[in-house]
Parts: sequence; C-alpha cells; structure tokens
Amino acid sequence: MSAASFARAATAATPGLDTLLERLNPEQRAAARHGESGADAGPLLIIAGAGSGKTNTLAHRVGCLIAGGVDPHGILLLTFSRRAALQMTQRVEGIVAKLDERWARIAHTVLPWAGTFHGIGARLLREYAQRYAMDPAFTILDREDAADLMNLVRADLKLSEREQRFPLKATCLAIYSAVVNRQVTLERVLAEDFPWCVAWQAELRALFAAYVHAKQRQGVLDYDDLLLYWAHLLAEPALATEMGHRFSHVLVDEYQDTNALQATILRGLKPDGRGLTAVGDDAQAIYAFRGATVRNILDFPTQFTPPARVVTLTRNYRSTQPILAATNAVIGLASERFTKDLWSERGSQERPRIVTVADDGDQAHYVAEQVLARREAAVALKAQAVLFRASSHSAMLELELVRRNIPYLKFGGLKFLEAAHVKDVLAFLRLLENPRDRIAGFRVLQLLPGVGPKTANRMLDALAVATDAAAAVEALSAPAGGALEWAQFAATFRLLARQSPGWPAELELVSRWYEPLLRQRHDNAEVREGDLRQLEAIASGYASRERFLTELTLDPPGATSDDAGVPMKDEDYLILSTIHSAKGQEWRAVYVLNAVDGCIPSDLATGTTAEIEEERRLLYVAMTRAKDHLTIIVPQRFYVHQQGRRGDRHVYAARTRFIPDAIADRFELSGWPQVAPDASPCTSQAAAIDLAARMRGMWT
DNA sequence: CGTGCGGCCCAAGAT
DNA sequence: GGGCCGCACG
Repeated sequence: MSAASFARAATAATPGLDTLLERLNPEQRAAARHGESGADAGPLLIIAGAGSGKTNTLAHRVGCLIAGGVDPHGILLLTFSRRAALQMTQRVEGIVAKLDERWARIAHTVLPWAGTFHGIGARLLREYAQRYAMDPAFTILDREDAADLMNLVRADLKLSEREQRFPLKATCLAIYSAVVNRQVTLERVLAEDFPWCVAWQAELRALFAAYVHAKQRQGVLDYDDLLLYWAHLLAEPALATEMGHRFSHVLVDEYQDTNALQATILRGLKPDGRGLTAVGDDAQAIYAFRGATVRNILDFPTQFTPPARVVTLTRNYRSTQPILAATNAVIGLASERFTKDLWSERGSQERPRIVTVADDGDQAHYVAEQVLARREAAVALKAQAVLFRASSHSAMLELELVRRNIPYLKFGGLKFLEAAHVKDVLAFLRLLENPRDRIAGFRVLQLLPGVGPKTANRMLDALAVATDAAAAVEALSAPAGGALEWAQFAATFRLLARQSPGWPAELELVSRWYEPLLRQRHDNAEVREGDLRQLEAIASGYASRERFLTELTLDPPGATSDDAGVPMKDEDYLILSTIHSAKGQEWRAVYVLNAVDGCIPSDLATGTTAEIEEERRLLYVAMTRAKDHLTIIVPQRFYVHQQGRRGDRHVYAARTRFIPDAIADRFELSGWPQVAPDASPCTSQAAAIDLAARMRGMWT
C-alpha cells in the first residue's frame, strides 16, 4: 500500500470513525483524537492504569491517524515485547478494516514499523549500515554470548590472573550495560550499585574499551548496541532530521519501563515532542534492574515547551470491584506515584482470597485442585494463570500438573534457546552469516574432537581475514585425532556457503551434521533431538536465515512446556508465568504463588528502598491481571537447599509485607487443608523417627 | 595442546 | 544441579 493510495482512501468520508469512537469513554476518546485538528499535535502522555483499555485506546489513536490521512509507513510504534506489538497491530487492523470496506483488504499491511526498541533498532541499523561504514550482516549477541565475549577479553587482558579476584564476567557485563542504558558515568554506577568493584575502576574501563573493540572487529552487536548505535545516529543532526521526518508519529507503549538511552532516542527523533505519544503506568514499573527509570514517565510532560498534554485513564474494565479494592490498597502503601485509584462497575461478592498452606507441596496440591474445580465451573484452563516471582517457584507445581495430566504452558525463566544443543546449532548458522563472529565460531569449532581453545582461535584468525570463508575452512588442516569429524564439518560448511539449499533447508543440513556429535556428547540425545525438530519448525516461520537469527535472539520463544510438547493451539492448557512475563496480560482466574517475604519481595532485592518499592509494584502487577478470581497463596514452611537428600531442614516464612494486617480486610483469609483436630503432627513425626531407626538397625 | 576430573561457589527478573 | 577454575594426564 503506497502513501498516495492511503491518502486517497483517507479523503473519502469515514462515517465509521465516529461510531467506533463512541465505544470509548471520554478520556480514552480524548487520547485517541489528540492532535486531530492538526492545530495541536504536541506531545501526549497517557497515564493508563491497569486494565483501563490502554491497548484499545492506542489502537484507536493509530486508527484516527490513519483515517486522518497519515501514511502508516510513517507511524513508528514501539512496544515492550513482540507479543505486544503483534497484539497492537492486529487491533489496529481490525479498526482500520471497519473504517471502510475498501481498507479491509489491505488492513494487514498496516503498521510495518511496529516492534520493540531493539527489533526496530536492528532493522534501522541494517538499513543505514552502509552509510556509516558498517557491515549490515552483523550478528547479534544475546546476554550469554556477550558475557562469554567479555570473558575472553578479560582473559586477554590477564585480568583473571590477579591475586585479588576480579569481578566475574556476568558482573562486568552488568556494569557495562548499566553505564550504557542509564547514560551515567562508570564512577556513578560503581559507587551506587557495585561498591565492591570500585577498586577495579581503571581495569574495568580498559576491559570495556577492549570489549567494544572486539565487537567491532567481529562485526557483532550486543543488545545495548542496538539502542546505542541508534542513539548515536540520531546525534548526527542531518540523520536525526531525516529519521524524524520519516516517522511523522512515534508512539511508545509501557513507557514506565524504558531507560535513559531509549528516552534519548525519542528526543533525537522528536526534539520538540510533536507527533510523540507515550503510554504507561508508573504503578507498574518493574524493570529498574534492566536500567529502566520511572523518571522517564514522571518527567515526560515538563520535558517539552509547551508541556505535554496528560490524559489519565482510571476506569478499569478488567477486574471486579473487590479485586480493585485490594489492589488499590496494596499500591496505596507505595511511597511515590502519580496518585490514581482505579474504579470499576463490575460488582462481585467475592473478595480476593489469601490461602495459607503448610508448604510448597501443599501449595501445588491446592492450586491443582482449584484449577480443576474452576474448569468444572466452566473456566477454561487457558483463562487461568499461575504467577510467581522466580521461574523456579513453579517446580513443585509442574510436577503435580504432570502427575495429574493437566497440560500447561510456561512463560519466562530458562529458555529453550539457552539449551547447549540449540545454541550449538545456532552458532553454526551464525558463523555462516558472519564468519568473523568469534563467539559463534569458538563454540562450533570446539565441538569437534581435537579442537580446543588454542586451535579454535588459530582457525578463527584465519577466517577473520579471509575473503572467502568456505575456501579458508578448506585450507585449514584437520586437527589431530579428529580427521573424520573435521572433514564432515568442512563439507557441510562448504556446501552451505557455496550452494546453499536456501532457508529453512539449511537448518536441516546443520542438524544432520550435528546429530552424531550430539549423540557422542549427551546421554539423553532423543530429548535434545526433539528440541532440534522444534527449532526446525520455528525456522520454517521465517523468511531467511538473517531474519531467523535476528528475531530469535531479540524475541526468544518465551514458552516452554513439559515433555508432551507444545500444546496444540486448539487444546486447553493452564498458563504458568513469571510476573515479569505476565505484563499486559489478563485472565479470569489468577493464582499468585509464594506470597511471602523472601519471595515477594525477593530476599535478593531488599537492599534499597527503591528495590523494595519495585517488588511492591511487582505484586501489584500480578494481582491486577485477575478479572474475576484472585487467589494469593502463602506457604508457611520452606525447605532449605543444600542438604542431604530427604533432609527436612526448613525455615518459616511470613506473609508478604506488602499485605500488612491494616489492609487484610480486603481479603478473605483461610487455611488449606482444613486441619482435623486429632491429626497431630507430633504423632506422625514420632513414627517417622522410629522407622528411620529401624532402617539403620538393619545394618548394625 | 586437548580432555577429564574434582573442588568451590552460587542459585531473579529479560530486550 | 550447574558454571567455573585449576590440575593431572595423554
């Protein structure tokens, strides 16, 4: 669809628009129509409370813009995840299709520039690469790869051999990343967040310089670079003007979870704020650990002259009034926020429940039982979600679900892409894409018998300077003791580099090469081969190797499921998710696990008030996902790790500090199971000790 | 120079 | 249980 034909379509009468906007409430409508007359197209901030119809409002706003003749190719929509981008795109398509029948046919081509900051950054950088003398075939390092590269550089600089221990690779990367994303000095990051590393400041600075240098030599970018290079392009006035004109409207979702570098990018694109819309909710800021700052949203209005218009959405369409009463009370105890209480017309007699159980095991039993009971009451499994702070918190529940044959899909936590065998195959593809990518090459070559770090490095040195990678591989001599495996590797590499069968057939050839090695290295090869089949299925959804590698790195498949495989789309399955991954979603019934101090807030996050406040918002985010039923579970006892098998060392935990007695009346408190008065725990314990003594007696 | 083994420390959230 | 490091062997 060209700009011209859209403009033509837009000049036609759009009787549908007013009808569509009728469905919005006054605040939503104001946000959607902002700047419609063209007279006031200044910056707009939408403070959108949980469940206040944010996606819908934003989608209508985009619909209004398009109906008003704005070229959709000039609309840049930045979201937090690809899932959110997809959701928004579909919503906009629906609206555009309804506006005018003639548009229905082309609605699916609407919004080519919807995506995450990182994804859009990658696209723009490839497009502009040649202009600033960079190879557009760069590959992207994920967090783990970046840490590995940091480690290599660290070893090169001999920083690992000091008498006093130098910070670990992950710490180095975290420091580097904080400096880049928060746009502050190394001194400040060290002093504020890594005080134990202050003594290493000079060495860290040298390390980071070498890290940047290594990335450039190899033609690789890390996550932060996708933003950083973009920001630097925009620091060039001519390019900033060009890109700013190219995108007449820039809309940013989840603005509370953006960082200083992202704000810099927006300022570069829209210095005066005209055409800029930010949407977010300061009460749901939960990504400070990644450099996000709530100051972005708090300071947005006054950043411009005249200041941005602020529209606040407080009507909640998601949850029942009793659930909102509880969530309002929880967030009401927060120390600083844009004050706004949410209200709803959805009445209900059911207060959210706080259920106390004995331990992790009982929690799993209770949740499984409740989930099934709700399904009997016609709440599909898909309409129910179990949320938790850390991925490992669902381990016991997952066992119970498997035992009871309840299918589930888990979001967040360890991903399928992090499995060694999947990374091995991807590394081969990355080496084909970019033969200078040393992290990928290092990994692939060392799979071969007889190749260790030294040999791999030597080989990669040769590859880095070669103009023809396949010829360079052929020219290398086979390592001692691994001639056969080497020949197979070289043949596969040559085939793919010279007469590639295309995508996704390439991936199958790589898998075929890899499988014998996989069987040598791992006992459970069948399970891992299953993962490779899954990878092939995913690969078929992408147009090219480059798209596959880029998108997979930037948006890894978020879900893993049990061995039964990914449930079919039409099947019913329970949702398990970390709270972070649950952002933006909603379910009829929500269960929050481990609502105790030590889990929420995590005992790793109680260092500063700011951290604790973020944990409070995390609980708030979890609770506000619920539409009809909310259950918060408080296990009293936690078994301690690192003890002999069958050990029963445990600690007692208290209900999360974010639900103090003062607001407990918003909840219905109960225990499970209902304890029969004569089931004394003392008797059973005595029996256990007796039994243990008898077992020992067998051997004395 | 590559590989395998044993000891040590750690264990969250994710583009 | 896993990642990381140092050490001994081939």
